[in-house]
Amino acid sequence: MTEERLMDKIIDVSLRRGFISPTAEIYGGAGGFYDYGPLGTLMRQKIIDLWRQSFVLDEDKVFEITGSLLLPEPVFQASGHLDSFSDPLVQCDKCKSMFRADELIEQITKQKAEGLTLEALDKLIQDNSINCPSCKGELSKARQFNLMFGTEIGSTGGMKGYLRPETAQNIFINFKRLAGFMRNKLPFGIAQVGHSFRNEISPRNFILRVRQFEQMEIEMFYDPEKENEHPRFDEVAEIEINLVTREMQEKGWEEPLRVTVEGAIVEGLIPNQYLAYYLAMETEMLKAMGIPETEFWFRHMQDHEAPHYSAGNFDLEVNLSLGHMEIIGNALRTDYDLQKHAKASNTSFEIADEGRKIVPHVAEPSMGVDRILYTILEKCYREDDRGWVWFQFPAAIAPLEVAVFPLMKKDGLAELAYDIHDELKDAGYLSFYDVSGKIGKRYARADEIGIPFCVTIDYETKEELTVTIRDRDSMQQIRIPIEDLEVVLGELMDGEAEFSEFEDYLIKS
RNA sequence: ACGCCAAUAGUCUAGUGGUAGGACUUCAGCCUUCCAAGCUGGAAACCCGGGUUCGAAUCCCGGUUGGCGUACCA
Repeated sequence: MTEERLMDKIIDVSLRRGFISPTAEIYGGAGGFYDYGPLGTLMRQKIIDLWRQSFVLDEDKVFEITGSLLLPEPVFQASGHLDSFSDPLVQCDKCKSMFRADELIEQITKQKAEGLTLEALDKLIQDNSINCPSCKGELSKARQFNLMFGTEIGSTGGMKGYLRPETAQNIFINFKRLAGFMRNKLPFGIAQVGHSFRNEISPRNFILRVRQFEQMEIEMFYDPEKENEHPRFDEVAEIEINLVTREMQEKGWEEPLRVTVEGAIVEGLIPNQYLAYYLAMETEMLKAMGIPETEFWFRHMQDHEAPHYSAGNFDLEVNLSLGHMEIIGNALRTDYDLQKHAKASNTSFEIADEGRKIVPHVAEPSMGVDRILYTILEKCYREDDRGWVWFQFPAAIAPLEVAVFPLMKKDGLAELAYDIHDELKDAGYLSFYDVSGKIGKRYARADEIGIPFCVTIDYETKEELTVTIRDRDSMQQIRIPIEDLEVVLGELMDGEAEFSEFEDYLIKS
């Protein structure tokens, strides 16, 4: 790699080839917001499809819902977001450092200050003559920093609302109806894909730290007394994952621990099967998306790092060019949210089972679509000696799957190629037709956006009804009858067949 | 949020107080029987606002966006 940062190269391709661009660019942009272009959108869709297939559709008792992005204030009062998302800050007039007002007071006066009003905090700062801890300068008045986007609902503005800072709350507040739909029988899971919003103080690093992001999330509700009776755990028990335990972090670690999820439970490294199940599933999913297993691990977060609702978090961290990045959070939310909402709304969230009344516990795998997409871009980015840039996307997440080219424009080849392209589209392939420029240039253009296969129509196509398929990764070509094209492409894409298995059809150059 | 630095076609860049040149890309055409490199022609830019000036893309101020550092990151 050259001096230029990998992220800059990814941004360059993203802008040029229609993956991602800043929102409201012609008006100077808006920090922390990005729009997805044609290829970015196709790719997002495929990422979501892949997740949906294995985490929702393949499961027996997981269903997906679509919740409102804007929710009324009481939801976040109950969930704790209003408090934990809204920190009182003071700033030093001299050195401009920012401090949490309540923590500063607690440190210096040793008295509890959490949850006090701004006025009370100001008074305590004044009464105790608290100055800036780093330069002794005067401190400003405390200001409320709320990471949620708030608004007024209705023309008279009688009701406060917030854009959701996580998708999960829609599921908890619908719990009673959802449980009814699931016939009040545990376990069951509710999935959701959609946007969440956080008014980050300082958005940074392209699409990695943004104010609007998309989550793919499941709340898996289970009986805490049966936390190791996951109905499908056997299917994943032997899958190996990379794990970084709390103990390893204290001692300092270099290589993650390699364990089967079953072994991790036996040794008490992961709290239960419901959480462990998802760690295994996520490992498999990321591998299918072209992210090598050596590049990510699950880190058991220390107690003080975990979110306010979590009794234990296993973050999936990936090794990116700019350092480690959390792209998936796996939280053990216990019954925290249901209890909070039950109390605040005066609703019962108990489920009767075998004579017991249970408030279910929750295991939550929560994934950032944008961060996963960026990780794929980095991990699939290739650059060869000649400076060519291309993406080695697995077919499963490639924004376009096949490109169809006539070798030449003339002699009817263009028309013939277009017909084949049209048929591939009818057959459900994401096919792209390109006629302009020399054939080599078209291959290069297709490679750059990671199209795995190119079909070329030449004179033999006319005479013998055959076409060539070019493999992006090896640049090799096979020649097969047109009538086999759809089937062969399908096998290559599903991974049922490797390109090298078609040795008999290889074109020797 | 604060500090420092930056902002020129789609992308990467050159450049000057007198409104811009290149490369790649892209488009039309020619050429071309398989891996970006031939020929002709075309399109396309000085982040926004204010100030200084006869004149500002250039100098100054403010904003926006981005990078780095610090802080923040449920």
